[in-house]
Amino acid sequence: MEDQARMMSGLVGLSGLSQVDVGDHDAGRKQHSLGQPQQDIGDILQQIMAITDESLDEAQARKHALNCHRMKPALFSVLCEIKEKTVLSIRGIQDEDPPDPQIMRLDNMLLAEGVSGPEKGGASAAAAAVAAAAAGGSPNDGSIEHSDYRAKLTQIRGIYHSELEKYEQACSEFTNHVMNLLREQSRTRPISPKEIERMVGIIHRKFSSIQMQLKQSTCEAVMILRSRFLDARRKRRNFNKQATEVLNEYFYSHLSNPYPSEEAKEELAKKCAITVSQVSNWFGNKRIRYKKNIGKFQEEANLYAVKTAVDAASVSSQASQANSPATPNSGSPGSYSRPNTGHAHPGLHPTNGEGLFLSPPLQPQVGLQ
DNA sequence: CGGCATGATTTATT
DNA sequence: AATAAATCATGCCG
Repeated sequence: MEDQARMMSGLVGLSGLSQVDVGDHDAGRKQHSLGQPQQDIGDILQQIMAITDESLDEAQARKHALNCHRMKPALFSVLCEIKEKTVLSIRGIQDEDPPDPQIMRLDNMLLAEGVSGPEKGGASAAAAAVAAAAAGGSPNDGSIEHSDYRAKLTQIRGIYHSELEKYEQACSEFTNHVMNLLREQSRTRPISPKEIERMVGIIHRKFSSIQMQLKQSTCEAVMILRSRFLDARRKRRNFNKQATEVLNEYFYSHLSNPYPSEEAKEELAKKCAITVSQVSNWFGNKRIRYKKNIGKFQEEANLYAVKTAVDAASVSSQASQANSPATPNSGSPGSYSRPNTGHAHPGLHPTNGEGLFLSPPLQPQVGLQ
């Protein structure tokens, strides 16, 4: 009977109600053990070590006996009463934020990188890469690296998913286990569904921190991969001569306001076979570098001024007015040579007004800065 | 290899 | 959101 009582007190202790002592004849022993807790722990350890299958069976039998004890319903209701009171104090501890912002962030990123989300890796990606390389007469050297990147991304994605699956399996297994335990124990002590729910919540929080680590390291891996394969700075290729010419032509012919509109950018992008943002980059770089050292660009400016002037001359041979091709360098060359000029927004952004770029190529303003 | 050119990115500004 | 300015990382040439 002493064993039963101890077991009972152990069960109760699990629920955090250890203050409810059960076995009366255990009291003396407890007093004693409180004085020497180490010995008590050693005692328990020894008992645990001594557990065998038989003793477990025996324990089951005793548990059953306990559950069938005639005083059990009474004890149970007492426990319920106590619980009613304590549960209120427990309640305040919980109530946390279900949507973890950190995990949301990582999720979004993984989704954006194509690691999570709809399955489109593997064969279709490889096929797409091959198709891109094969089709279209352009031997895009980037596609090889890109397919390499895709392959590695797929690899990461595979690892990520298998880990995630393992994690989910372990989580649900553990949750099930705990729930079974709680259900089992609920025969002996009162456990409200809410309490089980709370327990599951705690487990999930614990597991989600593991999940976050997984997602975190996956994100890191993807970022490293990105930086190695996709960071355009690492595989920068100069634009071809013709593209540079087109861009320079526009720049120097709009020197007074070298801020192409969105449509103009699109047109330039199309002409140069580059993207609109590359056009924006080019103009950003060009403006700042030109401004920084106008002298260095004199030759170039002169060249393109002449070039556009020649173009303008050949074009304006029918519709010309007083625009004399004899003075191509003095005016703002080709200011009207493009249809885009019509929607160039005057005074759009230049911080010092348009004056910054007003100077014709051959007459640099020295006091610009 | 050193050094400048150049496209892209990052940060600050408006 | 677009741009200026600073910075990065590579390309390219002597």
